[in-house]
Amino acid sequence: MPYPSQVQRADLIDKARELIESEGLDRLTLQSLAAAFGIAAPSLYHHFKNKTALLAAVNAATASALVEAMLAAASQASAEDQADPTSALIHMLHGYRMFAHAHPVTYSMVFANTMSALKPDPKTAEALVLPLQEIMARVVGAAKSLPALRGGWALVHGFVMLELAGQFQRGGDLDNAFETAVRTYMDGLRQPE
Amino acid sequence: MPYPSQVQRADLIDKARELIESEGLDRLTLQSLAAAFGIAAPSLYHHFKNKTALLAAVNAATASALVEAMLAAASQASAEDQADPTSALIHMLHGYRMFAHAHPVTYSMVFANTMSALKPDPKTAEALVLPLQEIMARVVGAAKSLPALRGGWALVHGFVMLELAGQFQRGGDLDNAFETAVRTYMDGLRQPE
DNA sequence: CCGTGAAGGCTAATAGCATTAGTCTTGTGA
DNA sequence: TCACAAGACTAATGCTATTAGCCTTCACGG
Repeated sequence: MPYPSQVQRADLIDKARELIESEGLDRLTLQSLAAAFGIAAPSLYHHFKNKTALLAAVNAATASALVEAMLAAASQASAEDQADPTSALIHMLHGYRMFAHAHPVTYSMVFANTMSALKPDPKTAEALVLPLQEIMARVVGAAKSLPALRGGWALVHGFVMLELAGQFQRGGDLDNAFETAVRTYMDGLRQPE
Repeated sequence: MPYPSQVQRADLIDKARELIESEGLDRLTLQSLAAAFGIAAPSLYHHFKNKTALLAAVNAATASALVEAMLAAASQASAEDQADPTSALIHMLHGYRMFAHAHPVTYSMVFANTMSALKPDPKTAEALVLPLQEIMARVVGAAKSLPALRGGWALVHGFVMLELAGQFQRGGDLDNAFETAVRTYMDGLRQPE
């Protein structure tokens, strides 16, 4: 039946994301992915250099989807909130957290790599932070925006990771705790000191 | 030569931690661990139910070491700083971050697991947070200490993870950024609102 | 003393996985 | 029309975790 391609690279990535999310990363084998398209595992090597490259592509796709989710969340805020940078930022951060909740496994994958080759390339990484930094600049001014952004991003990412890792075991309203933590940090930013 | 044990469970865990940190998690095979003790891979099954159980033990050991590192950092502060809860807390958080820098791979392992069986048991998890919560209670009062702690922990954990994942690529003084972020959050806590 | 059994080692075997090599088929463009 | 590149397949390799079954040593009750 070949050569007419039975499979598109983008579809492979999408299906891989789906399988990772539903079955777990360790259950994604080249076998299982190929089987989902009715082809044999080695055929995947025509589309990806190796499994690592596939996973890197998955991470890049996840990062893009995360950006979209953030922007969508921001644009759904009331006009009033969009005008106020602090409110706009908080809307984006809520969107960020909701994305992580909706895609916990693939979200973790993007950031969980100590060193390895799975990191999204710098361009994707920058696209991820840019919307946040723009708004942060409107909150604290461009000069302080980089460190302020890093702290805020760290807070949100850390909160989400600890949630996903099941470290917040003592219950309580996590939605509220998140809101409070973010606002606390923003309050600190507003301090002169 | 058997039965006198050639190997102690605790030594296996220590060596595994060492190998994971120096070679990477994916390079730790039961082969390689067993070889380091001059025994065969299947013999490890007398000491651990399976590889997952070994890794869970590694995670528990890492969590304990992290607590020790935090407490050591706190006790090395000046008497003055120990008396001031905010300063004491900041010392502990610096100790936390230094530990993560010194043991990046194993540190990530403890928290990077979305769901899997690698989580340290609840007792270990609680021991990890207890010292932080005690001090946090002295900063903001017992009532608010849980959410305040969660935010602070999230900030520190997130910062460290983003550092380790190489997401803070635009350089700058990260030590300083960390200090600033933590202080900003603490400032926010001090606000009445 | 002896013998028995558990602890802890070993080798051999299995099944799953990523990856490579080599073959075959089908459109496309010269 | 016909070569050739793309893309599929099967077969084979090597590394893994894990299981099964065997063998040796010592602690301990009789």
